Amino acid sequence: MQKEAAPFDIDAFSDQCRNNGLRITPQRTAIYRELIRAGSHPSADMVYQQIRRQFPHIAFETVNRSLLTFARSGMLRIIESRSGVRRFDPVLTKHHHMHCVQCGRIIDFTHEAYDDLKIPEAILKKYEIVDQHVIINIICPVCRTNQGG
Amino acid sequence: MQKEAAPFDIDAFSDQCRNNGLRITPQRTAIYRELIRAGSHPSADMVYQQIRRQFPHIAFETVNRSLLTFARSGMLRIIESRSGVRRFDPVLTKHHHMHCVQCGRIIDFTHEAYDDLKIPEAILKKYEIVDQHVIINIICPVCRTNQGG
DNA sequence: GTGATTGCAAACCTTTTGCACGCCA
DNA sequence: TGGCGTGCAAAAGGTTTGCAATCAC
Repeated sequence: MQKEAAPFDIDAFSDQCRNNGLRITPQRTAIYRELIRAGSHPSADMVYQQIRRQFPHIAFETVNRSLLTFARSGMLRIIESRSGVRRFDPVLTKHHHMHCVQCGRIIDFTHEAYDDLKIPEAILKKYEIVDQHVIINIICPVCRTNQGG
Repeated sequence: MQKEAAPFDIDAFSDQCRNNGLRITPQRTAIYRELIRAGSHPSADMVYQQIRRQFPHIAFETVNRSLLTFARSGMLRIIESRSGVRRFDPVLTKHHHMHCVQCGRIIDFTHEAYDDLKIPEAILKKYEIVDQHVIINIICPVCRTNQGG
């Protein structure tokens, strides 16, 4: 049920870099390895703090830039705030969200079939549930038009 | 399907404030009204930019502080980054997330029943779908222990 | 060799904090 | 009147950018 972090695969990493036209540097290798090792969706700073233990002269900017580069190449995903700002939602009744991956727009929707999804037993046993909802990543009509899709 | 923003209800707002021991000020009223009006999960800055048109001497800090106060009282929810930092996820295979609402930890899990939830027709017609996943908000065992739950 | 990448410094943007004044209850 | 809430100023926290030196290819 709960995922184990996949081991770091240097060959797969190298291939991904090559496929995306990215140079393979010791820094990038260390950054990606640490991201895999952490297995906890770290922030750029968390990755940086770990790496500098073995790589004391690495710069934070390198870590941050590399992570963004990986994201742009589809080698990882950004979760929790693509833009880095908090957003506020006054709707307290049960609903779900669409996120436009281009412009960041967040659109509410209701759908009863999503409201009471059965939560896996293994999770119920181990965690205290607060609530649950569905996120659908989309490209909204405005963005689709703008990019001539 | 898609939700219309509920109209601003001054009485309901006043009640909520009183129930939470919050004073009702013109600023707070304007902030909450704008949040409802926007209907698009604005950031603190977006709310501020709108309000200052009619309320030119309001301070950004007031807007931000009020929104956080409302959130603490359960009058609204924070979405997209509770902490304001980006997090990176190297797992590209289908999975879902648990978010601990106390410490911000994000835990992966897989659950086939969640992988291909049927997306509502109305959404399929109107939006280009990128992908979709389930978020379960939890209190993790560490936090539950720490608060003597 | 050449252009991408790094590290430094500084800028930038958003959010938070300290404090005195003012206003709501 | 008492104390919460506001606005100002400044700090803090996180991210981004410009540039020269360096390194991967």
